[in-house]
Amino acid sequence: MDTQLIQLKQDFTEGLSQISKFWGFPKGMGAIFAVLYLSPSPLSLDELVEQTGLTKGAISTNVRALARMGLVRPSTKLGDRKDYYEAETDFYKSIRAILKERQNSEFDSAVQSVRETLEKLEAGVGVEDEAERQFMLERVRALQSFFDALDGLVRAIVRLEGLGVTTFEKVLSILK
Amino acid sequence: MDTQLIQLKQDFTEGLSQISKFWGFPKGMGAIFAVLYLSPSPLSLDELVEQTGLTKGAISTNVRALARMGLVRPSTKLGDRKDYYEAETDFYKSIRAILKERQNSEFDSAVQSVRETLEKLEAGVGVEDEAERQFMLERVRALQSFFDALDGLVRAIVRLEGLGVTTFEKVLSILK
DNA sequence: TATTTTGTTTAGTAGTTACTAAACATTCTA
DNA sequence: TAGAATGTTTAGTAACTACTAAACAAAATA
Repeated sequence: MDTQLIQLKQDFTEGLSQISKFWGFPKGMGAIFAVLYLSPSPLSLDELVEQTGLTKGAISTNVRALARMGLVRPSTKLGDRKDYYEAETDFYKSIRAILKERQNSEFDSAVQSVRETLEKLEAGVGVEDEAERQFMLERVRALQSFFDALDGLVRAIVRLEGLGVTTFEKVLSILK
Repeated sequence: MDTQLIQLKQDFTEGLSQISKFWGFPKGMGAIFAVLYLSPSPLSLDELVEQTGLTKGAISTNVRALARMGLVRPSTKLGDRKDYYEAETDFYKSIRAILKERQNSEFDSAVQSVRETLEKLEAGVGVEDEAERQFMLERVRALQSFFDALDGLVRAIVRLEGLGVTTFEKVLSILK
């Protein structure tokens, strides 16, 4: 195959690996997605091993994670029991899937702990030092409503079926 | 001091630490912010050491990072050469600052590498295999325009002076 | 100028994480 | 049913990261 294209693919893959890492995902995930994204046809696990240089195990776990996030779709060939995968090309769709996936993660349980703090303060914990309690109450309340706003935004996005360029542009227009 | 409130502060701090970690920041950063956020007055480095249990070095580096991100403001007391810090309470302001900070980070340089791939493809690298080149060109172009859209969104947010609840609600209303 | 106060930088470390290699499980085929 | 083909799970490892402890720098005070 064209050696220049091979080189280009490698650079591209390297780039996506970095981006993946930046967003807190394994580097290998980005690499797998990159290879699939540049492939005209679905690839099998073995082909991914070959093209990414990762081992079967790594591919197996990462490709499943990608599928869970909606960045990759499993597919099959008739009369072939191999699993094949292809890249999702609708990124707006993927964003929704990723947000959905992340919604029920450690993040939410951490936010939950802030809510608990708030509830205890409201229930009157710390009445010994009323001034301090009032101050904390106010602050934690503010943080909580910020989280609520974010949560509302995420929920709204996830709920959309047609998050696409047009929605995007509408939002942009609001931000002037 | 009220032992209940102390306990509450610790829980709250623990929660923010988790959230910090989740977003790819050091746990200690979240802890420092939490302590400052619940303090009615600015705190010195030593006071932060005491209240977070971290060492001077850790506080020093993390608090500066927080300041760079706009989540914490340095302040001074007259006739006192200690550095004091207080939490920013306008989170919308902080979001802008964080996005700004991240704009010139490894993320952008990674995205840049995708742009380079695109440019090379457009310049005709890989003409030996024209079909393959066309396919890659199309895909990389699509990814690039997705990144551009995201970038536009971030820039728009950063440019806003008054990103606040109202803007937020306007956006939400669009998402129906 | 020596000493104290404050903050930064650096060398080393403990904990985490994504990976590899290999054992294992499952399904198909000879 | 034995063996091959495929994918998953697991035990161990190498690389990374955030931290500590301590050396260092700078500035104020004695």
